[in-house]
Amino acid sequence: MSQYIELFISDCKGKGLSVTYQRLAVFKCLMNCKNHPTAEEIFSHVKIDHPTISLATIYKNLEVLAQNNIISKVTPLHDLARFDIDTGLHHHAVCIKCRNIIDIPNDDFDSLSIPTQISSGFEVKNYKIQFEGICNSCSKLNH
Amino acid sequence: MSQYIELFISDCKGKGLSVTYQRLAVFKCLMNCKNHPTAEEIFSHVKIDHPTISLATIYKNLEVLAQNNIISKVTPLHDLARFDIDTGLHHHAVCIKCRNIIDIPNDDFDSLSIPTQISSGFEVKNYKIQFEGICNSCSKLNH
DNA sequence: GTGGTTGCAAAAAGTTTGCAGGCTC
DNA sequence: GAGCCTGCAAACTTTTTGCAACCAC
Repeated sequence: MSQYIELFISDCKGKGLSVTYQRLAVFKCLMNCKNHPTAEEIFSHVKIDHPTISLATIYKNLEVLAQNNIISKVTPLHDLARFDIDTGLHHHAVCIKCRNIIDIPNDDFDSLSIPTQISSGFEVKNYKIQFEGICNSCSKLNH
Repeated sequence: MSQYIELFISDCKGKGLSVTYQRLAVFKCLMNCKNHPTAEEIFSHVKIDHPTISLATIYKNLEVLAQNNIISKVTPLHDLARFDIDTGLHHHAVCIKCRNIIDIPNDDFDSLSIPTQISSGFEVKNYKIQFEGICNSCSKLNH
């Protein structure tokens, strides 16, 4: 049994999560899938070995594991489509409390020299930095 | 009439898009909303002046305007929740053709010095760079 | 007048919830 | 055995689609 799985099991136990057959299967699938699969993709994979598993179980496990920081969501903050009148290069800061999105102009990050090729042949056309944190209003509310 | 609206109208005409009452209302709303609204939020705003407008029209317009690069989507590439076994600091490169997501380790970008405070008090907890472009396999397929 | 656009309704897609039964520790 | 977890079904949310009537050019 791989060290990752052992770590997963002790992580779960440490956080009071049962190590079920299904939860382990979800984790293993994520461990073997390099492509950051969707819930549906995980479901398809896991069903091969566990034909009776339910999609709802996949969702529940993904949610619980993400909340316990055992896995992460690629798009944690905006599942809802949001639109922007600015089509130029700029970045976004997302408040993890109120979920508002603030524009960040690119000027602040012109020191960032992005290579045109990264990671074995990926040709970069565009990039965006997404900052996460607490906005001004929310940090005032806190105290 | 503001210069932005004039520009919008000539943009539309240049791309063969009709300038309808509804399309203009969607654009104006996006122009006045700083918060990168959702379709539903735009719908609520626009309904005040155009009570008979339909939500489907909002969606159709947002789609058409985004495709013509007149507006942009804040999350253009992954509307579907996707999950990642790696909870540490790293970045993603998304292929705009096959929509696969490749991990980019942070080491490559340690030159990027992110201030802990940006834009009037926003406190940065975390950040991710999202690269968009063409992956190796897709660029091979092209020729 | 032609062709793109609208509004409605229905459908599709993705995700969440409630609950009875089952499993983990 | 207690409490969390599963599977099912139903509900809910967000987005898309088909189509007849309508509007922009």
